[in-house]
Amino acid sequence: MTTPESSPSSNFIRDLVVADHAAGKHGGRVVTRFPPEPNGYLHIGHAKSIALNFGLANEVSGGACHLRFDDTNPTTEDPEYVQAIQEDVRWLGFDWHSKMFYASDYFEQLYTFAVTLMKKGKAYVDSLTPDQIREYRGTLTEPGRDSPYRTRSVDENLDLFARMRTGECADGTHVLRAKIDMNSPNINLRDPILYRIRHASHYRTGTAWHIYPAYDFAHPLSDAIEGITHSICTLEFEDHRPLYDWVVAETEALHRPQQIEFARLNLTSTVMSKRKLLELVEKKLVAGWDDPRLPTLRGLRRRGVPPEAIRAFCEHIGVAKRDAIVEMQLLEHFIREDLNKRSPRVMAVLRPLKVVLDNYPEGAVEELDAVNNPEDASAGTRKVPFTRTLYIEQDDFREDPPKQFFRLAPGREVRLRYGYIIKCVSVTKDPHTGAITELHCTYDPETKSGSSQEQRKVKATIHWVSSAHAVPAAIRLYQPLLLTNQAKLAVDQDWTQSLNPHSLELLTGCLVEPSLRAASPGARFQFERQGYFCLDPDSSSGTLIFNRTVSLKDAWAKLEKTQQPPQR
RNA sequence: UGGGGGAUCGUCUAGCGGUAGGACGCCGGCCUUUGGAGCCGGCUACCUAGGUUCGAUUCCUAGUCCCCCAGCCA
Repeated sequence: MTTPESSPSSNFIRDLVVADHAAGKHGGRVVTRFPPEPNGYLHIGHAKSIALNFGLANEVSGGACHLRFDDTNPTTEDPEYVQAIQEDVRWLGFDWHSKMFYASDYFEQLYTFAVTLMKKGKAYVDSLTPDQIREYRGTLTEPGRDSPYRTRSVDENLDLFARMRTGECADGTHVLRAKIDMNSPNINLRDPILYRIRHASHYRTGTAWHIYPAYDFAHPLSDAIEGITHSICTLEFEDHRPLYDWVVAETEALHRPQQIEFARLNLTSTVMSKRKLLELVEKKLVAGWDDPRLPTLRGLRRRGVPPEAIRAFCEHIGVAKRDAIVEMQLLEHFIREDLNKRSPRVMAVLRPLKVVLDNYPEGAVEELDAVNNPEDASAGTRKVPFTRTLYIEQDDFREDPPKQFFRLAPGREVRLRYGYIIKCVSVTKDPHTGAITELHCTYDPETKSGSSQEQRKVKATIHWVSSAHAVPAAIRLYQPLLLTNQAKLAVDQDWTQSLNPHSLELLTGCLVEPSLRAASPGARFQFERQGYFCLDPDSSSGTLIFNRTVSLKDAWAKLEKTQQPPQR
């Protein structure tokens, strides 16, 4: 059963796949694939592709989506990434079942296909230098020229190619090229390189090979070997499609997959390219691949973003061919929406201000009932200790309150969440700096939460922790990684100059309610009135460290920004 | 000035000749023991110019603008 919310939204690829399936094309099979190269970590842009490919396979009966490592370049790939990619795909919530493959497993078959091409006179060994090849290729507006080696005999090609394989030729001395058309207006068709010599150890095949297939050769054939029906990739491969089709046709591969292109995901105020992400990690501009500021799946996970939120986001942004930059706020919306429904609420004070309740009995401890999740009655309640000395948020007190400020101020009343209404009677300041050091308040015993006594209303309810019971914590607040958008980065000489110097703010001396002492790393909470936070694995039994996943929407902050100049 | 693609609210996205819809965002209001959530209302878009048609975002023509391609990366 599908509801309007859960039914996938229409997009041109889904429509096409569904139509093919209904028409019985490819024998009614739908086989997609997610083909990462194991040379980097997955990010939310990959999530869009993963959700599309696995989603499609899950939607049609008998569909399948393969996870295939496109590992044809020994110099950049590493098993570390193979492991990480699998973990991330699983974490996102997708399953390739037993369909995990490596392009490197096809090296032998690919070699045979190359031989087929040579025998048909459709490929030749070129011995031009890399510089010459570039020169012979022509430019966007000028046609290329045939290489003098283009007319080598089949036997010579076969012999040379075999010798390339055995390792007797140095890197760069020869390549295998498709024989297509050096005059083609599509540069990809000007005798594209199919194989290059690389005397490098491959993480899976070791030194068995000295030649490695290029993407344009390996990819279509890997798809064909696996019986992929719909080979979905991004827009920049659009003008490789004629070559994709040529390779599949000329090698006479059994299956003819269809390549379909869509626009990759871009997000405001972050970077998505592998190169830039790698640069951030290598230059230690961030703490690692799982730095919560990064749009990597590991970064998002560590930040506390649930995979469900990422999937909902991917479904919502749709799939189209126009270039797009999605606002980060949209991602944040789906994170809040998900977390609102299921995060337990707790109280935590980020910037503590001491409050003494002058008329509250010294030494007394009340266990107040607090609701765990107003969105989910089954989440139950918990006890929170209440005492004479508390801490509240510095932001929740203003000595000289601006208009619309409903919180505590001298002479004003406010409710303590799950507790009593209190009134500020005096302010203690540091005699030298003038900084507010503590507040003295009185509480109204008639106003205890849930009591049947007088139910007075006050304008605001604020969170608090008991001084004697609070647990110290450190909290990391995150801001956008970038001050500018990706679109503008290309022209910047050094894009790292656009990094936000305040993307990470570490708060120490925070105080959280005692129930949090039992939390395990990865656990997500809503700190009431502040945002969603996730216990970081860096936490030890002595120190709790939380990452702010996303703040709550803050109507007051918005109001204050537009109405009043900041007071502090 | 070669080839391949793309242009719909501020941002994503639907539409397939018949009142341009949704989401985010934004602006009001209601509600609220989270200034959260929720609820109600509002805002803003078919790149331009012609043509075909009773009727064009949709079809045609001519422009304009944006993206991608000259790795032995993928």
